[in-house]
Amino acid sequence: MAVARRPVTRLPRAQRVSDILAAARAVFSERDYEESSISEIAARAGVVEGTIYKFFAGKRDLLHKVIDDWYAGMLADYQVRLAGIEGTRNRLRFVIWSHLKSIEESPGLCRQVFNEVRGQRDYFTSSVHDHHRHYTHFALDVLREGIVAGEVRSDVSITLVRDMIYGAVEHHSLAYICGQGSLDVETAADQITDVVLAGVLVTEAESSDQRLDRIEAKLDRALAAGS
Amino acid sequence: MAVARRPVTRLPRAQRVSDILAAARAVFSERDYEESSISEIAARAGVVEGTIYKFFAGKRDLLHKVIDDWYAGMLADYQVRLAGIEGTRNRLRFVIWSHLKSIEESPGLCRQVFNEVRGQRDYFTSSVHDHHRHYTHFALDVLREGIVAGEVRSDVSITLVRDMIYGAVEHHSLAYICGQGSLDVETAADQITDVVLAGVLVTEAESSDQRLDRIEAKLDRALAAGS
DNA sequence: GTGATCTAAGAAATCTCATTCATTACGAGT
DNA sequence: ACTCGTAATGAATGAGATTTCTTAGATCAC
Repeated sequence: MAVARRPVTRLPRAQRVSDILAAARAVFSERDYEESSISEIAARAGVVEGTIYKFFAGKRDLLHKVIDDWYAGMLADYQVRLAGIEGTRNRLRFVIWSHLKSIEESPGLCRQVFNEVRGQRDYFTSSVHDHHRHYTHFALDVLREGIVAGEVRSDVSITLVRDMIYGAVEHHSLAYICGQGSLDVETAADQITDVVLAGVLVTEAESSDQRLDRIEAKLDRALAAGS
Repeated sequence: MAVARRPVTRLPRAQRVSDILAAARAVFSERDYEESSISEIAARAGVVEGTIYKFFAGKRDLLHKVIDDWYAGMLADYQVRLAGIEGTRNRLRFVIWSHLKSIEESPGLCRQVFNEVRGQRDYFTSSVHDHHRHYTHFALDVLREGIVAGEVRSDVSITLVRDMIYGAVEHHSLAYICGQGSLDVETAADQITDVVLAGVLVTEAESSDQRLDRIEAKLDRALAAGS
């Protein structure tokens, strides 16, 4: 007896891949990695399990591709927006705010990154890590600019300050990511910016003469720019 | 034909439990959670798989008990040592140093905590979370004492500073935890203490300095508007 | 338009564990 | 020594990822 077979429909490769990615993103967003099953992803994408293995090496690879896809979308306008913001404080706050905002918007995917991608032994050779480096590079740039402008102490390790920024944001968001409690992005951004900036700004110990020198230099630049 | 059956030896419950915990700690320390198999833990503990389920509800529960066990050992002397240290800077540095040190000593278990325990939906109701609260409470105490002593600004959120401290330490240690690169505990402790403390110390702003601040801020605005 | 061919999609087999369960036998209490 | 509770065993179960084999839509040459 013939078994009823689902009608086969062929789609262009790019279409199938993006259907599967969309379904996978949805499932990975709402379930833990272990609880996310290939069969559910396949069902939502309208394909059969085996089909997924045509395009992805396995469950883990599928998650990585979903995250890559997500980062690619975020990075696109991040750089553009940052370029429109001036002043060390404003730029630093934007970096912090952006990270908080992306956590608020996609807590599920963030959870996957924190739990299943980062911390894996192969993380540092993965494409997700490349994207993340790209992403956190903006924070380093802002700090370097601050040093050049004489606002930020040059004796602090900027990579350490970067770790502090992202670490603070992520620790602070942990409960929200776990589905417990809420996340006040604006307040958190203000507070984190405040403490980080206070920690890295040039200190009052600087002599008044030094400060006057620096301020005079700024004034010169302003005059030069104005003419 | 009779199959050779392993000789059954009965041990006191506490002994069996601690044998299994020791074996599980070893396996969980050197492998990822997924790669850690109950059969390997059983083999190392000198029991058969089924026996583990006599004492533990499952693989996840076993990991939680291993972590609980680990925290209990750490917390024991932490409080005692901290009591012997004076001064906000020294006490803060000790809190930071301790966390770095425990990561250096047990990167494998830390990885399990970061990847498999924290970030799980039930984390905030788990016993590991209780232990962690206990553990991070010392940082809050140190900060509160600093406020009382008039050294630390009272307008910063101390829970946020706590997040910043632990976040910075953990972000900074990520590569080491993944088995890539090394971890210089002393240097990292110095740098993190330095930036955090600078961020939270009260500023002894004199009136002339305040004036300079105000003038400089005006200039910044002028520069930003002019360019 | 037709047939050969390629390969996506489907379906089912396989394989790897965690977890469960029926059975065995140690050892404490009598 | 005998009994009984239960620790310990080892095999069965089952869920789910991965692999493999089969089927059939699409494409191209003619």
